Amino acid sequence: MNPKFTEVEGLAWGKLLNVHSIMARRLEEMLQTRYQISHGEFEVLLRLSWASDNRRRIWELAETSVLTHSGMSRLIERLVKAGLVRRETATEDKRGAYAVITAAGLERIAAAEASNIELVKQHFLSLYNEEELKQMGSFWKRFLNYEEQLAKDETGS
Amino acid sequence: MNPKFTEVEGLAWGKLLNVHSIMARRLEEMLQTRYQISHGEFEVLLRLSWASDNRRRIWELAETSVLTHSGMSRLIERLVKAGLVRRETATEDKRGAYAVITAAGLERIAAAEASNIELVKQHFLSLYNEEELKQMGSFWKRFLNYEEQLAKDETGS
DNA sequence: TATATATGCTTGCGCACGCATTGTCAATAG
DNA sequence: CTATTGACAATGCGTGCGCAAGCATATATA
Repeated sequence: MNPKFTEVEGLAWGKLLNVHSIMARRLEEMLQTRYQISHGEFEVLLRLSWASDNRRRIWELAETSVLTHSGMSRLIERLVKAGLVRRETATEDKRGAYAVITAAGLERIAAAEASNIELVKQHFLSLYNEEELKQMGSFWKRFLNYEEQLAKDETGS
Repeated sequence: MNPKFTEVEGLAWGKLLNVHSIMARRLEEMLQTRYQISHGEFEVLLRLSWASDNRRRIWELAETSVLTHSGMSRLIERLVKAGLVRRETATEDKRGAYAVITAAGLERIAAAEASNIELVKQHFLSLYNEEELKQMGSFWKRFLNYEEQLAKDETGS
């Protein structure tokens, strides 16, 4: 009833929080000042740019993000106002709408993604060698597999 | 001008974001439902409980957090309303104010911290052995040392 | 077909935040 | 002693978010 972290545990977890916080701040500041988009908007534009037909349903974008449906609805609204995305009502289901990335959006996200990758390489990845990066990846994979298993067990019960 | 992540890099960085996001959500939900506090409030209460005299200046709390001074001012206001903290104007400098954690606050934060540690152990730390946790810690230490060096270089120039 | 329920998105409301400004006090210069 | 400057905290305003409710459409049931 009186749990404590060992020193090693405290470093492994606590400093992870610090690392994330520093990198997240840096990335957000860069995206805002250079490209006038938030990190959430960045991720949405990225997903849209990956889509074969440059479009995704709004609920789908919400599911795979931190936001709720209403939050995503407003985020798309901002991107529409900025001319980076347009809405299209779905022909096969008139309740729904697609967010479609525009040419301006594609241009913006290509530049932003390049800056993003450069920044992460310079400030994070460059500090570790190939072997270490592999190990990091395996750590995260183990966690995410465990999470997936948890989710399955829950639906199964 | 067309940077890309290698597969290994993409895993080491991208999945780190996923891990953080999953854990952060879980922690915040737990703190909110069981203890009616946000993660930011949790961290402030924790700092106050560590302080020898159970008090810290408001600007000091702001500096070592994600918030600005105004944000911290309001966060303290909420904690005061909740009876977990009280304000005391600093006797040695009447411009300033201390946030002082109350008995109720100490009680709340002790329970919340225990839950927090348990949750992190169960869902994260338990997946790795001592050796692996040490390695993780060394990764973060390397990053944070590098950051510190950067900051020094900047002030030095 | 008629009715009930579910789904996809939007909107009203309240909350927490940052920015810019203000109020209050301290420190220093003349 | 007074004026100027600076530091700490509080506050007005705008923004983005979640929650809950609403609207339109789709699906299931009889």
